[in-house]
Amino acid sequence: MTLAEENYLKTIFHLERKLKSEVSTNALAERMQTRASSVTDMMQKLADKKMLVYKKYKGVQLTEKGKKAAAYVVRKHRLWEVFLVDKLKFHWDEVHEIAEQMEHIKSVELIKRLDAFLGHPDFDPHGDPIPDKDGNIKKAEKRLLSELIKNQIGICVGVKESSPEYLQYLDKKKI
Amino acid sequence: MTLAEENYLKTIFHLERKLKSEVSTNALAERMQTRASSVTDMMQKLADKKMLVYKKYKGVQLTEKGKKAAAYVVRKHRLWEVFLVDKLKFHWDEVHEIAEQMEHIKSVELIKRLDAFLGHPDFDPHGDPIPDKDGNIKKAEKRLLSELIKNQIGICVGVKESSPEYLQYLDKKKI
DNA sequence: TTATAATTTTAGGCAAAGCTAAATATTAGT
DNA sequence: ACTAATATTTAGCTTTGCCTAAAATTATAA
Repeated sequence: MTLAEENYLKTIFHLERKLKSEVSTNALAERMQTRASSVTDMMQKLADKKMLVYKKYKGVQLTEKGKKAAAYVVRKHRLWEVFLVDKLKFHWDEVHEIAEQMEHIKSVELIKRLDAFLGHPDFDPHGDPIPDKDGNIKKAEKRLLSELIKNQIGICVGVKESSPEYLQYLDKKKI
Repeated sequence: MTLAEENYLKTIFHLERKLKSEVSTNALAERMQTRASSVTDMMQKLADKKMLVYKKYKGVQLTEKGKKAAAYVVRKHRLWEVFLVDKLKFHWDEVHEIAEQMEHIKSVELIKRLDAFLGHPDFDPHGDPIPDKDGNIKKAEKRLLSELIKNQIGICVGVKESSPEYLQYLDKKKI
């Protein structure tokens, strides 16, 4: 798996869950900051590798194999984010870009040990779940802050959107 | 700086110190497991970038700029090795390959924090010195074990050669 | 329903980094 | 000093992943 392939899989994985449907060429192109024609090329390549099902003009869908590979990339990304925040004391709005690079390091043993070193965390610093080695994601009981009624008590476990700007805004609000 | 460029610079850096002279195309090709013609291509590219001085048929020499860039790659590599051994409890013969990938992660802040997290180490797990941010290398007072005379006392701080096989042999000997 | 708009694919190219084969320099042996 | 051997470079090709422009398909709207 090349770096580019991993990035495509990861992005398709996220879009599938968000859209709850096949992922269109344009949607992918926009997310990946690239051209639709480049996306088409890569879709054909990933389809050859049985990572996804590609139907001309109809978008793509990950196969089980593709889903597993994608979830593993997400797992690595989120574990590194935990490392950066918990151990290196980075701020939660600074870690995405670095984890984006670290997620591509190839070593199964490394991730096993990192996971243990971090105490087998279930969620990353933004509250997003960390898939297990098999790609299963446990989702937490979460409710939007806006849905709580006055005086209701809760614990803030994460954010729905995690752009650096928004995270910094939350910090200023001391949330 | 691309990944390939960083790898060339690092290898030239090591060879220059070992050979104490310019580095020849073939020497580089052998070390990098590639063809002489590929090396020539890259030398011309790195010469354009003022990373080294390239004279046709005469080998190359790093410029100050190139030396600094190379030393920084070595610094990153060795810091990650310390991390892998000290924190993740890897064995010293398992870390090279992984550090080989981690050394290319781009974030100055990451390395600053990693260095602090590790307690500003001066040497990697094999006893090789870690260059500082400016590329300076402090070398330790070291003597070969074979040079010691009977009953002379010393502390083992590193190895001259660090292939996995040799390291495993040392382990078996409990050194 | 048909024309127009939007989306997607194809065709043809480009840069990076490698390769092989052929050409050119350098070094060494007699 | 001159030929043979070795080292290095050049030329031209390949693959990956991207691009633009043009062609093809699907969607929309009058």
